This record gives sequence, structure tokens and C-alpha cells, in this order.
Amino acid sequence: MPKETFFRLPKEKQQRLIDAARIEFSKSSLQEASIANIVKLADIPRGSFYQYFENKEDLYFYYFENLRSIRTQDIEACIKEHDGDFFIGFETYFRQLIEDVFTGPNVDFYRNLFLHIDFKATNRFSPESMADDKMSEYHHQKMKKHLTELKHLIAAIDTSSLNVKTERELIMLFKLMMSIVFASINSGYYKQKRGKELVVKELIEEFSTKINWLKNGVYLGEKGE
Amino acid sequence: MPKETFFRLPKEKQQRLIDAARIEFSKSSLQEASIANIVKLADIPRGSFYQYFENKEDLYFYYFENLRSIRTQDIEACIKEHDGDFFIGFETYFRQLIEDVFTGPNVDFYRNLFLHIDFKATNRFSPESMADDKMSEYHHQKMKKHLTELKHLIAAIDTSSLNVKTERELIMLFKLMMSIVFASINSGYYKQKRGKELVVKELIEEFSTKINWLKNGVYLGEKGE
DNA sequence: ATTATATACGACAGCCTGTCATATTACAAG
DNA sequence: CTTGTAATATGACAGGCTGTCGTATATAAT
Repeated sequence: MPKETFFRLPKEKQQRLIDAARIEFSKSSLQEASIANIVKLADIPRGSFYQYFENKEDLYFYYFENLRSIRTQDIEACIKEHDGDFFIGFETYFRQLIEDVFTGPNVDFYRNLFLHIDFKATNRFSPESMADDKMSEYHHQKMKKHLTELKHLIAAIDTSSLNVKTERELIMLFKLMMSIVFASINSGYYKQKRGKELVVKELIEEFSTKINWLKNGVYLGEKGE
Repeated sequence: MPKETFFRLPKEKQQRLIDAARIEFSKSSLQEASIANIVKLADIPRGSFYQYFENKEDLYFYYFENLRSIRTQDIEACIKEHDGDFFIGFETYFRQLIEDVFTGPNVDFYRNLFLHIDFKATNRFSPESMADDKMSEYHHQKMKKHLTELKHLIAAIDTSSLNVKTERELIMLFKLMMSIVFASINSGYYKQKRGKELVVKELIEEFSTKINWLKNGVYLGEKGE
């Protein structure tokens, strides 16, 4: 999280930093990017950077959360839009997400994000637990917020026609779905590039196939419990 | 891939490097680890390191592939063991994998691996495609080998009772399964630690639940096509 | 013995991070 | 308007790390 000082800065200076972040993190992954480059791009002295942010990651996730294309609330909205239908809701969400990720104004940023993000960071999207010891107070708060949002989302799901017995299972199902979403996006970056639209179309089809498996089962024949 | 020189080295010296890799990569993630540390541990001059390996990653993946706990062949064996049953085969595989990862001699290495590996590197387990331009000849070969192994594995699956129409869909299903495996392992690192055995037990149960969803569908009631 | 080839070695250029002492500005209180 | 305090700005710097390169040494072949 940016420090107080950053938010007290004139908007124009803040924007310079955000622009620099976009440029640098579109060109390089979080790992490859350097503060040296960012301060050069934003034309601020190196010392100042550390007055605004803890480190590279701090700026990165601030930038990322400002785009906020992966929001629990968005998923929740999609599910509510379809009367609590978990699967239809998620397909709707996936369609808009994939569109943004592959054809929106931040394609390059997303490319680096999804190719290089590690599993641990995945928890910034769907929090696993609060068990991590070395977590800053800020992160602790963030996690708490995420968990609240998650509970909220969970509550919006109509479970009457789902084979899900407990809330714990429902959360498992949600996380399973999220991992399918991430894997699906990722596979998009490896498709032969005949044009973004085709890739998007193919991804949506494949996602549907997967969701259908999950909905109705991969086994043929009668459903037995 | 290590350079020729490395393989011509006396076994003892090779071992020193492998040991150093284990120590360093158990203490730090690939990202945090440093060659400086490794050469200090192995007691070889820095210059020599570059005579044996391209870089840090080179040693890392050499070490990793020497453990080889995640092998297409292992999965194939498990599936064959159960007469081509994809799901039973995978559950068997998962059980032995999770055991190795959480209680085997390389727990710390695996911890860093699974928490910090990025999605792109995931392709070293289940290759996505050959489309990556900036791929070395070596990697190209590796990918080809992986793909061959994958085809082989795919052929061992009995699809007669699966709702899978094409080979392409079968590969999709396999990859879906792999992403569930990774996500499952990962979630293990966030569980309250009441002891490894309990975590392993819980993970296996959760994996079963997920597989059951995938087998029979999350939707209740009659199965419709 | 001589020469070519493979290996060993550590100094070094170049890059990066996070900090710190110092300079500058903003602002409140007298 | 002046003075003191807190906030902000700034770039030099210590300490690390990577990959390379010139030189030294060993090995083998003739």
C-alpha cells in the first residue's frame, strides 16, 4: 500500500507514477521491472520513490488494484444477475474478464501478470487463509476484507440445485472455479495467434466445455451419488 | 540444461553442486536464491559455475528434474494400474505425490517451488504448446519430448465412459486435472498446521471431493446432455 | 617436448536496491 | 512577519548480485 505521503501528492505527480508503472510493468514482469526504470520514467528522484511506496511490489499491486478487473464484487454481480446461478454467473464473468484481458487497454500488463504471477500471489484474488505469519498489518486487513467479500459472494449463490453440503465445500468450489479461470486465461497466451478475437472465442468455448464437465460430470450415463 | 563440462566433472564435484542447490533452493525461492550463495556452499569459484550452467534457472530445473516426482510417466503408470481409469488413476497419483511433497525429504524445496512458481513455468509439467518464439533449441527439444509423453499418457486413458469427444478435449481434461492438482497442493501450505499427516489427509479428502464433482457433476439430479 | 584443447579462477564492469544525511518547503504559532 | 517544527525532496552511497573475460593451469595427443 502506498504511504500517506503518496496520497498527499498533487494528482499530476501521482499520475506520472501510475503512468510509469503501466509502461514499465507492461514491458517487463514484476520480477524484471526495476525501480531505477520507473523513477526515470516518472522523472522523480529515487529517494522520493521510497517516500511513496514500500518497494516495487507495493506500486505494482497498487496499480493492479486500481484496474480492479478481478473483483469479487464483479463475480458477485454476475451471479446475482442470473438469480444466483453459480455456473451461468461465472461464464458471464469469464466472458467479460477475458475480453478485458486480451483486448482491453492493458493487454501487455495482463500478459506479464498472468504469465509470471506465482501461486502465492494468487491469494490476492482469492484468499486462502490468514495463517501466514509474516504478514504486514496492512495485508492482514486486506485479507480480512477479501474474506468478508468472499462470504458475501458465497451468500449470493443459489445452492439448491448444487451438490454442495457445507459452506466450506462451497468455498472450495469457488476456488476451484477461480483456478480454472486462471488456467484458462493462461492457456490463451500459448495459442497460435491468428488474431485476438479468435483466441478469445476459442477460450470462451473451452471454458464452456470445462464448466459443462464440472456441471454435469465427465462420466457418461446415470448420475449416482 | 547443464553444459557438457558439468557432466565430465568428477562425481564428487557434481554432487557438491547438487547439494548446494538443495540447500539454497530449500532456504530460498528460485527468485531469492543467489549464485553467489551457491558457489560459496559448493566451494567452487564463481567463474566455474558459468562453465557448468547457463544460469540459476538452469541449475534449478536440473535439480528439479532429478527429483522427478512430477512425471508424466508416473501419472501414466497410475492410470494403467487402474485399467485406464482416468479419475481413479489420478487419485492414486495425487496420493503419492502429496505424500512426497509434504513429508518427503524435499519438503522445503517443494514448499518454495509450489508457492513461488509462476504460471509460465507450469508448462514444464504440462506443456501448453510450442508457440513460444524465444525458446532455446534445448527447450524446444524438451517440449517435444513432453508432448510425446503426453500423447502416450493420453493413449493409456480409457475414454469409453467419459464424455470426451476428441483428443483435444482429452488433453484439455488432463490439463484441467493438473491445474486442480497444483491448486490443491498449494492450498496445503495455507492450512493451519496441526501436523503434516493431518494436512495430507485433509488435502486428499478435498481432492476427492473435487474429483467427485468433476466425475459426476456439481448439479444435482438427472444428467442431461 | 610441444602444441592444442579443456578447465579453473577471481577481478571487474555494470546494474540494482534501500538508506541516510542534508536541503528545501509548508505551515502553525507567537 | 518571524521563527520553529514537521513534511517532503534529493542524490550520493554502501552493499549485493550477475555475467564476462583475460589469464593461469591441467590434460591429452602427437
